Amino acid sequence: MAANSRMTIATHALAWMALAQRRGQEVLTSEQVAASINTNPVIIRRSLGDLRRAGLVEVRRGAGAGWSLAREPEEITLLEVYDAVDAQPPFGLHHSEPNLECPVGRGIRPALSGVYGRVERVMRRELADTSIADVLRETLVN
Amino acid sequence: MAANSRMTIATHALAWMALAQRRGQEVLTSEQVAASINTNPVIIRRSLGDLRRAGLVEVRRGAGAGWSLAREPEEITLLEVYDAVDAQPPFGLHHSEPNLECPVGRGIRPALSGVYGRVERVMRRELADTSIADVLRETLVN
DNA sequence: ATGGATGTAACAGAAGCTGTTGCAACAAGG
DNA sequence: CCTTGTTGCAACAGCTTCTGTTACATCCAT
Repeated sequence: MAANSRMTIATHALAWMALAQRRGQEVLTSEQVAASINTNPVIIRRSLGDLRRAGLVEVRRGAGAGWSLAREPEEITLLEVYDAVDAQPPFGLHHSEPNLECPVGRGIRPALSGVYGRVERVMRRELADTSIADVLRETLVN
Repeated sequence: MAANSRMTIATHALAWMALAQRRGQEVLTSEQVAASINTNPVIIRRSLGDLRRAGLVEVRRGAGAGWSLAREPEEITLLEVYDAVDAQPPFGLHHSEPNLECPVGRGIRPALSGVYGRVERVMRRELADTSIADVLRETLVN
């Protein structure tokens, strides 16, 4: 499955960084983050690179370098993560243009864009309601 | 892009069948449906096959065969179409199991499942609020 | 029987994602 | 200045999914 796990990877990384920060370790290397997620450090650097471009994390290069949160975990929402990782939208329109001779073929794309837009909007609202701090709290319950 | 257009294909087919029905043509062949969507009839047979298994359309085989709506367009919601085409959920969990030695690795999956479940729920509610008749009306406005 | 339609398998091509290797760029600390 | 540890990034392989196509068996109204 090509199931998009980028949202999961990024959120996991942020939650783990938030916990480390709370324990006094402000800076983590991509290798340390990768160890928790159980994947390759390059995957993490790609993911954290997205988050850096979105202003959610900061990076220090050179020896003794690593990653840290750019904001408090309470103030990073999953919507920002969603936008940062640039996940594919749940629905796509036609690959090839429909038949414009047909009244349905002519009007279906704006009609569907409207529906898909409403779906995207409620999704985003829900994501905006959850912060990394929320995820971390829920994670540590178990 | 592997953007899932299956939802779009199925909804387009149903809207077109609803318009044809209103015009007095109850039965359409996969070729006639394909002509509006501008794709291959086999794609349509696959899509309509999904909808048939979900009870949204009916098929007659043999000569002079074809497809017709199993219910009024007002009573087919996009949520039913969504379930029928079995689209992939917007987010997936980790491909490989996270590190269970880490407190975040241990608890992150149920925590994320909760969030993703809430997102899915609001998406479904929105899709349930739109019928094929709504889509057709919106389509013919233009 | 025949002809027109569906059902479905098999395959090709394109695209995306994860994972891996390799190496340049960079900066802290001696 | 040099060493060392780390990020940035390109390139590639393997896997999966999706669309599109061909081919053919199956079905059934006439």
